[in-house]
Amino acid sequence: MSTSADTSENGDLRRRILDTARHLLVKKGYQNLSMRKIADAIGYSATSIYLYFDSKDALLHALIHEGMMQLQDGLSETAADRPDAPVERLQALCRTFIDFGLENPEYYEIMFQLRPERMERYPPEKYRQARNNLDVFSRALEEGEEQGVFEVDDPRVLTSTIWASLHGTVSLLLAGRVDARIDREAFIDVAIQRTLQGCQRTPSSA
Amino acid sequence: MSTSADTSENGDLRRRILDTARHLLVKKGYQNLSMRKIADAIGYSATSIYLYFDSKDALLHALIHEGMMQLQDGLSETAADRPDAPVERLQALCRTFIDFGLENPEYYEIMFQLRPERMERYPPEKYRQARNNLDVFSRALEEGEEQGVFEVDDPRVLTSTIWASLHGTVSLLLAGRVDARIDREAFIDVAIQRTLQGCQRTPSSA
Amino acid sequence: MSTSADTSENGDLRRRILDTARHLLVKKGYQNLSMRKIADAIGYSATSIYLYFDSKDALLHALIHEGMMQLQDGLSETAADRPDAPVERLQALCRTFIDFGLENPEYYEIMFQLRPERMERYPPEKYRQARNNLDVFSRALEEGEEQGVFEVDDPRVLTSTIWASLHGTVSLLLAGRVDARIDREAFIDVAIQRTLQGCQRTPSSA
Amino acid sequence: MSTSADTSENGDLRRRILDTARHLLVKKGYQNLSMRKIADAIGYSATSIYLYFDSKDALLHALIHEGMMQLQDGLSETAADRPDAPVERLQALCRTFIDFGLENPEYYEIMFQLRPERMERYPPEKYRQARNNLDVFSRALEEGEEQGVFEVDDPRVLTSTIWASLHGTVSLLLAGRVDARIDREAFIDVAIQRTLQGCQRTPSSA
DNA sequence: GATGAATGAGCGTTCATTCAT
DNA sequence: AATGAATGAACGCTCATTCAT
Repeated sequence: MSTSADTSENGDLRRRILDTARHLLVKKGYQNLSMRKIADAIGYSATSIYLYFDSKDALLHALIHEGMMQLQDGLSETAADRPDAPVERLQALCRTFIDFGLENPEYYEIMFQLRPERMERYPPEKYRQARNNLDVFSRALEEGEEQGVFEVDDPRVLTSTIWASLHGTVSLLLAGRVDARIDREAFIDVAIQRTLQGCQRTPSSA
Repeated sequence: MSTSADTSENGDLRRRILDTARHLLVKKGYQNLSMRKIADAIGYSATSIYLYFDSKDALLHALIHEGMMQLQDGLSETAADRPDAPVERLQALCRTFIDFGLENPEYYEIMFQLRPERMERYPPEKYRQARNNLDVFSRALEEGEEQGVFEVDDPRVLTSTIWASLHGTVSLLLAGRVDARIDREAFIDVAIQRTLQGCQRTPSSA
Repeated sequence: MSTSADTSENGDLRRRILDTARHLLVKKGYQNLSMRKIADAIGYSATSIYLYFDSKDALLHALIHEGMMQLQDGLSETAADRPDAPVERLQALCRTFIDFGLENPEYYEIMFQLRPERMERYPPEKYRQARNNLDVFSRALEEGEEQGVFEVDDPRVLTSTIWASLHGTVSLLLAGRVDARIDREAFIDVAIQRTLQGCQRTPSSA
Repeated sequence: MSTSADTSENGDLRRRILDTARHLLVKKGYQNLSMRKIADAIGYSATSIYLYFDSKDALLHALIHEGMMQLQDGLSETAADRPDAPVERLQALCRTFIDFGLENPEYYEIMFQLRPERMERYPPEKYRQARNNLDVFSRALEEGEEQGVFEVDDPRVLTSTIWASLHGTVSLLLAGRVDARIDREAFIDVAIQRTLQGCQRTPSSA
């Protein structure tokens, strides 16, 4: 009796839970994200969520995982499109990262803004995997150094400071803390430009 | 009945509430800051807090205000100590900002990491005042430009991107997201150095 | 404006909570004793209970303590009334113990029938105090031995077995497990008589 | 499709449910016995249990019944081994009863410690059957009386008081209420000895 | 014969807040 | 100026049970 349209209905609720959790998270904040509220929003009982997730933590972990995957996909694609131009590639990666944050504030918050004490025990192995998101930046830097355009002292440290700048940019924008008189695009452009500038081989070091 | 010793008693409890709230906030975290706990810690009833603050939100706003003031004091002092050296001053300001964040993590959170739509009604006028913290950075940049050491296109934008870098640095460190193998001090030093580097007049632009 | 009748109103609710908890406990059992049910029964909110007791455990502990005190009082009085007649005294103590159990099934259950795993952390010091209830039995036995009417090998063990018999008698009666055709009073009498018989100096040991 | 090996499959799952429930009961306690946990442990869905038992109560009743049978078997065997020695037999029966309780504590609880008004609807007919466990004690007493070693006034009452002593002994031990300084075995031995002593024909009554 | 999906009721507990005094 | 008493709402989570398939 079932039509082909029914096929995906099995995991459907799981999807809706994840999506709703994401939306509530960004709209109301971590503190106001409760199992009941998620359930109410999708018109199910709170109990039903436990059919798909062992606990609230497990649900959030799944959310983080999804976000990490999505970001990784975006960065990989960005990198793959510019195989031989590390500078351009690095710039594009910065843009992709910032865009991801601005377009997916829900994901961004649980991925990067929750303090570990708040949400416990996200498996360290997954955090490590998450950190792999940075590797694509590191590779661009190293290739750029080989080509003589970047000056990379300690790639790990440098990559992390780049990440910090991008993260700060996204965070301030998401928090609505940037002076309203500043043009958003200009702000992002300058931020990226300054980020790259900090990596480039300085004339004196040539 | 009141003697001169009583003079300060009027606002005394208010002071103690704020101090205790701050301590609890920093020591136990935002999640564990409750009216009851504050009251218990000072040996008053929870009800008493409402004599001095309309609500928990109001108390938090006062706390944010205090934090802003404290940060402003720190930054002002840092600036005052280096009246004629804008580069050195900017560097010191960055250091002061980062140190403030690292030493007052929960303070930092309510000041910079709470999203306005969640922490409602923090008076916009206070937000504006908060942004004044940035002015001291702007002044250093402008003086540096006058001295020919900085290249400042749009001071407002530039200041904001500096702030973004510092904020990203503090945030990642507080969130424990920086690779454990990276030396914390080295990370901060590189972050600051790169932040400054992005402001300096490049030879080509001379 | 308040009359003298109001004086005791302060601890009144606490009393009502304890009483209600006791009644619900015996009527519905430990598993069905919830803070909400207690609150509902007295027409207060569940939260109010926490004004008088730190936790469910604390409430139960208070109940146990009360029961222990009450039993101790009864036993002490029973003993004091028969200073020079250890046999008669022991018999009366048995009767008092059984009567206490039958008349206060609520107390009896939490005092003697809850397994420690179920209700955690009743302070060992209090359990020890509870065990003092047995001392009054031991003293009767020892005095009886001095008078040559009891034969007491190890007073501690003997006291405990007496206790076991009494406890078994009370438990079966409370659980309604004794054959309905058996006369309740006769049963108790035989139980006590047999309990005493087991302590008496046997002719062969004379 | 079914082979001869399938023959026992009909009641097979019912058996496994009962066995698993028993194991969980003994290992994890009555409080932790849930339909879900039983189902998980046997790898079936919780729903499946309802194919074999109307409710959790019904399952418990079946469990009680099994326990009764098991105890009855033990007692019968104990009795059968000592056909001509009522005293020794009675002693062995006491031992068997106590051992059963200590070795199957949670079994013991549902069999003897649940109050009927809480565990509703356990068929009275089964309770009666349960009481048959006592008959084997009664028979020993009666045979002992015929042989002149026991003095039995009312066998029903006497048997019940014996039972009370045994039940008290088991209950206190299971509840962990016996003074830790008392040797467990010694305690049991004395308890049994005193139990027997209360039945023996006293010289004065000869 | 067996299940997956779903739920309402309930648990102990914490919270910010109100109100009469 | 300060409090004790009280509460409704909410939290994450577990439970026995139902029902359509």
